Amino acid sequence: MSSSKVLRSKSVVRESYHHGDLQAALLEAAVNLVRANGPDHLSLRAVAEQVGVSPSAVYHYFPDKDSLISELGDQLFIQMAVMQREALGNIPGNSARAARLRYRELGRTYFRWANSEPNLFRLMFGGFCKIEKGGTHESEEAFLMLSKCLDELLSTGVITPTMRRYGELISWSAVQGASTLIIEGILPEAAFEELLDGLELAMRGGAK
Amino acid sequence: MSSSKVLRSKSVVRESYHHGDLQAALLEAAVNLVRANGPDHLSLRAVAEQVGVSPSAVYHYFPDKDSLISELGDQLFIQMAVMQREALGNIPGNSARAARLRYRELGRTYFRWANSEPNLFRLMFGGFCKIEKGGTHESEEAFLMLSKCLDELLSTGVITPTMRRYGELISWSAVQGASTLIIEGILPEAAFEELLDGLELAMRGGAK
DNA sequence: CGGGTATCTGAATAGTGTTCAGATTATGGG
DNA sequence: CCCATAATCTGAACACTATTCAGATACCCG
Repeated sequence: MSSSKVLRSKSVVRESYHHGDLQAALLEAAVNLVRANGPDHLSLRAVAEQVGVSPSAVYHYFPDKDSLISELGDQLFIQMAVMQREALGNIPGNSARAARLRYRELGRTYFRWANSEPNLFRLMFGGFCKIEKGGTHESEEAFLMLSKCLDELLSTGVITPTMRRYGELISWSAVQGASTLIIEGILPEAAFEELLDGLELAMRGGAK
Repeated sequence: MSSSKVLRSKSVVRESYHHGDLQAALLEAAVNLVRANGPDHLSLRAVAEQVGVSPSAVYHYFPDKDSLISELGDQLFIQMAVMQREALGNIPGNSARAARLRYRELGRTYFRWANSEPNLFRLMFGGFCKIEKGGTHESEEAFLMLSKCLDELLSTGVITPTMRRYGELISWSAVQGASTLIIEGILPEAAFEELLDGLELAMRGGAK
């Protein structure tokens, strides 16, 4: 559908065009408004106005408002994967200790994202972006990073082979769920580090 | 604030009143519309119309649309706790086996609710109902049922004392997260039973 | 340079949340 | 029993929303 999908900081290409790269500009305006007002309460007209364009111009790039939001969600998944990759890059080494640090940091990055931008997190997981059930999703990359991290935990003897089987499922679900429960105010913020402790113990499979 | 908070099937009291118990009627109409169209896309006017009342009548019971949605969310949490209690009632006994069945059924009921009514689930956990962070929440009752179930698992020797400490946090987070990831189409539906398997293994703390 | 086309605008339609003055109805006190 | 009072609901209005479409605009290529 669209050629350039990654959010750019400003509109760079073709300064004196009709508007420049409008698709990106619209998405950037939209992400700011969602960040401030929540995924519901997003107004197409406000998006258009902030870009300095007529409301109807939006319909040249998105069939309707929901599609804009959905596309925005896809970009947020990509952005999240980038953050995960950066977080992993800060923790080098092949030791068991390094693998454990990476595991925790993956979860922490996930939660930090949710907690610092709850409205964007809600956009991603609140049914706003329609995800086709068969195809491959943008979240695939984050999933693969987690898988690799779990492989390291297994090969360094931190986790048991049995628990390795359930590693992605339990880790991702728990981190996702805790993030939701915390940003919605049901669990306190301190619960997340506690969850990571428990999760590590559980995955090690030796807690008496 | 409101005296009668529980959803009743139809308007029962005072048939020939102004309208009968309108607050309840509005909430019931709203829950049906949210179920069908999602928490975003809920129209106040549609709610009023389905009840057969003027749009402005709503403002005698709720200060604005968001408050109606928030109140609806509270009721859904209560309704969910009722389902959990019913599920537990179907599994009597003090054996370790019974406790394990109850544990699984608590999770299953949670997920079944999410999966059968994704839009209501999104309403509950999508930032629509404002939850005051200090006070006690409607989810407290479900939390206590889980705690009691974990106590039973501990006393019957199914789980370790160490993992008991993290029981509520890990279980609730994992079930919540898996429910979200599945209904949003990121994980397949079959993943939930697998999660329960892994969760039980992890909580037992003996998986090599 | 001029025709064609992608891009954007203006106006219009139908629907939204919200407010408020007033009409309607039930209820409690004489 | 009836009337004043208060609770309840309506109608119309306002500002705002998504969406459509005929037309104006500005770019690009031959």
